Amino acid sequence: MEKERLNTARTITIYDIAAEAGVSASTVSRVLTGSASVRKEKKEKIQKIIEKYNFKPNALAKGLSDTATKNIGIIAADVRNPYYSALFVSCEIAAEKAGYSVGLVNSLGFSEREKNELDVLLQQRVDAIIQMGGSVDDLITDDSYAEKIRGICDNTPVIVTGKLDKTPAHSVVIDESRAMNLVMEHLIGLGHKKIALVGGEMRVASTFNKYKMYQEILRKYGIEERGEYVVNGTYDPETGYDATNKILSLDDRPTAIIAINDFAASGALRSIREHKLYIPEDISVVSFDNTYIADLTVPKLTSVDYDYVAYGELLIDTAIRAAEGKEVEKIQKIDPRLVLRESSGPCKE
Amino acid sequence: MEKERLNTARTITIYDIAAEAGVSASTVSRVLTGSASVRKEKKEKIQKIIEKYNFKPNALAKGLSDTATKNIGIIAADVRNPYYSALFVSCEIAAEKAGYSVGLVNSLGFSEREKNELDVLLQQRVDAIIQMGGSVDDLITDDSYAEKIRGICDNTPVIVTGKLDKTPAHSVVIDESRAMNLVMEHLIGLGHKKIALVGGEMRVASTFNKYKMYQEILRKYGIEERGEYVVNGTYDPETGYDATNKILSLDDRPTAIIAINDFAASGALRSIREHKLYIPEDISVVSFDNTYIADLTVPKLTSVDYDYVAYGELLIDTAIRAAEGKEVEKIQKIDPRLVLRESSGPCKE
DNA sequence: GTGAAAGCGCTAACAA
DNA sequence: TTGTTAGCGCTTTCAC
Repeated sequence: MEKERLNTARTITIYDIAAEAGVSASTVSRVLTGSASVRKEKKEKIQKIIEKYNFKPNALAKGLSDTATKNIGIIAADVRNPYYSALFVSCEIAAEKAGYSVGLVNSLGFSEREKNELDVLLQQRVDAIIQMGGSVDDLITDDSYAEKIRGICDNTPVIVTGKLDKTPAHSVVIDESRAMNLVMEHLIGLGHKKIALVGGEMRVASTFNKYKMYQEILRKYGIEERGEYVVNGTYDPETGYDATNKILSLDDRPTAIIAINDFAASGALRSIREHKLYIPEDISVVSFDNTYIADLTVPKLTSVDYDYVAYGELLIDTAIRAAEGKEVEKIQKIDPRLVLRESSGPCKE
Repeated sequence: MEKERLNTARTITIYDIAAEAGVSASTVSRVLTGSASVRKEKKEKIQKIIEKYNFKPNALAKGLSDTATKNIGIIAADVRNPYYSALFVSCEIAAEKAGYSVGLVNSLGFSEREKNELDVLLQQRVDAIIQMGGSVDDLITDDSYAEKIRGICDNTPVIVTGKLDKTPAHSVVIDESRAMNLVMEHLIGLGHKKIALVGGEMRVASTFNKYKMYQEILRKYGIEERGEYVVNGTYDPETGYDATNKILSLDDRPTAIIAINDFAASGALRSIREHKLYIPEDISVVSFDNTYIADLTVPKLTSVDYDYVAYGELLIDTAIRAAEGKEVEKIQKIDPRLVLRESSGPCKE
């Protein structure tokens, strides 16, 4: 069956270039890849013709014959979350610098999507897969997921921003304990003792690890943990709002609230405002992720930053080195740092 | 009588499946694509083997031999902007439904990147390109860009969320005039007459069109336009903050502020708060885009929504139809609608 | 330094 | 219905 071509312009190939230059396709390929030396005059002639037609070699054919596609697949939980979009963009920039390109798919919280997307990326023969969030966030790794990843790792390296037990996947994670440590030391240094924790689910490793450190620091300073000061939920403004409402209805209110991320913090801000309390005079708020949200709320949020640029670079660097068969550490950690803004201040009590 | 083979390292191909099923590769291809009928028993046997090995055909080889890759390239200005991420995700979902997959790259405000990314997508042989923001936002189309697009359209359809003069690109745009119309009628209906406009650049078509409608509505109601009520800038919170500061320093303050987007609105909110004014009692704020930011500020923002799901679907539908050589309208418009929240109220003056 | 030829994994035209 | 045979556009031995 004749496939109807909507265009007349034939795509030009390496053979067209070769013909016009009076050389073989192999020679053109050589100047394209720089894989072998070509006599200077021929090389220049070929380059001129390539330029003239603005010829771009077909990446599909290249990937087929070559072993590498110079493509890295990224599965993000949801790029609409500024945490992921920031990370993705810095990955994109880092990859570009290294001569790679990235592709993005979103798992959107469905593990079925996630597995399916792994297959799609595999079909596209990406050189490595980076998974940001999703199943790799689980405190307890899902068995069927681990199984799937194990099968993939034989051929394609997988880098995750979390952990994947019993798999050869490489891990580049934020040091969550350190992150919480920074926050707690900051608040306690400001004189706070009644500190609440808002949002997040304990089945998520990063949240669980933060909670562990929260407890540890409380113990360190001899502060008793109060169950009613820890209100879990999800990671959105609603959770922050509802949880904070609950906490502020307590007789003995906390003087500081730690929100699991900037979204939850924005909800906390709303609740606090509605209770006619002032930030940070009456109550301090600190959160994690330091997305642009932290900079746009009133007041601006003190938040834990991860240096997204360095994070993205490390992710891509790890992916490329693994793809090229180099030695790569199994686990690498990102060091967080606290960005002070307007939402945290001395305890007045 | 199945030979158990462990294919850990080697990727399995259509030939392996064929060999094991005792048929030719073409037959396997036929059941894979459904392009021709295959005897039921053979078909089932083949499917069983495919299942067994969890075989996934190489998309590169497929794209190379086929005319279509079932891949749509998307160039976004910056996916960190929730406007683009929302649009991208709904494109992704719509594409998936139609059996296509999407790839995302960010131009990040550099027209060089933009052109380069077009080349990369072309090399990847995407079936269509959707460009969201960037050069296609320009009121006056850049010549060299138009030239480039013209060259591309011969082979690959281009869909833009803006306009591209003198090119065969298809356009799916928000009806900006209508958007501003909704906002102005809303405010005037609430009794506002002193209405300011904050943020945005006039070289951007969407901003310019909004401004034109702003003027038109003022005229319609016999309200004189005041130059000092229109403060341009960019599209970020800083601009909204600075511009609002300027406006609130005026002797005759406006009773309503229209921000060019939710980011700028968040800056306006901060400025207003610092001036100890109340929203919406003292001053109303309305913005465009209805991103999640509108829902997380205090107060929540009245903002113009574009139905991102429908927008994404229309974009993808247009791309696919164009890719398949079907007839497609040159320009299609997205109808905006106003989402009322807490930031707008009756004029008290 | 260069070309011929084989092949990457798949689809499709043509026979049978 | 099915197999054979050409490619798709590029890279890469292997000779020369």
